[in-house]
Amino acid sequence: MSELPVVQPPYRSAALLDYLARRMRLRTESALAPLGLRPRHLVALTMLRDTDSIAQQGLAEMLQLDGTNVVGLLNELEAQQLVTRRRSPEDRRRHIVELTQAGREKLAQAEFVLAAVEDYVLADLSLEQRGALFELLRQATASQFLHPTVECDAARTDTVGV
Amino acid sequence: MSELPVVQPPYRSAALLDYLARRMRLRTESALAPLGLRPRHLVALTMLRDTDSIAQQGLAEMLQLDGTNVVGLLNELEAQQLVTRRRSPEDRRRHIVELTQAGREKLAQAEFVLAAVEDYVLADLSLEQRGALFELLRQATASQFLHPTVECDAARTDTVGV
DNA sequence: AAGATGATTGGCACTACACAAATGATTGTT
DNA sequence: AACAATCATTTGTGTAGTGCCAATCATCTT
Repeated sequence: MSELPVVQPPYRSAALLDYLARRMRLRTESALAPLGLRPRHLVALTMLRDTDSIAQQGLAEMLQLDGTNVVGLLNELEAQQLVTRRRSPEDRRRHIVELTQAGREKLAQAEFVLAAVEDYVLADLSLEQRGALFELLRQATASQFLHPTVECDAARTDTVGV
Repeated sequence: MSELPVVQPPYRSAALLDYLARRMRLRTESALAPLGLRPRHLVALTMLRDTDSIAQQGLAEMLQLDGTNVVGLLNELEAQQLVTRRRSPEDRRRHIVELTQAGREKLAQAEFVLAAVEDYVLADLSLEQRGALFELLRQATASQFLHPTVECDAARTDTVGV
């Protein structure tokens, strides 16, 4: 199973991913607005659910977002009591970010609402296919949750020193 | 095989899609810059390759983009001779947009360059899985190519005739 | 002829960002 | 203890991507 015959025709997912994500985001925005959330909030909450607790910096790397913007994002989430920031016991400069119970519930609520959106945007996929897509997305992003710092060549060489 | 045990837990792809697309877009931007392209251009070119010819308005709907912005986007592409605008014979108000040969080549070139980016962003997926992902994305977006006018609520029934 | 439609241009507004600089709290080092 | 580095925060600046509105010209429909 390691023959890999190379399937290199028009085989690039980048544009399609961009396209589909945009379609999804457009619908998602309006569906989420009543909950006081925007897509970025949903992403952050999702990340936070999948990582028990994480330093604010780690979150920034995971989200590939500038540190200062993470502050603003968390301010918004904290204002709604969806996350908490507490000082790290080991290094009191750090803030450990965690999902609150309310945050968990809000996220579940948001996901419930999004079912309709996904049904619409992914209408051309069967249930099984949507499951497969979800699984692929989950797997493709899983390692970013665990060690977001894995940078490489094409990477920009900031924040390299740990 | 039609039992469908319903897997409805945290089963929403929207956030992951958003997240992965962002990761991809960040890398894509710098990889595409040397070619004088930005992600939006790539999406448009990809759409155009998959639709032999399309009215400018259809393109706007396909891209879910405001009409005036499509104009600007096409201006940029046309300035690089990647697409052509020609008057529709049936309705000379309309512009038919088509990929040029140069456009086709540029797109192929872009996709070649993007291989490295996808290898990086999708590093956690096997080749087979990337193929599966591509196929799912393609299928999920296919109908938008053919009849972008399919709106759920307000369905406008123009541009149907070829 | 009159009104609707497609493309175009220009302008205004807003969001999502990145980036830089300054501050306060804290840590680690010398 | 003094100093440098680090984390979070705030504020300010700049840019890209878009939506939306108004005006214009060409063209189609009635």
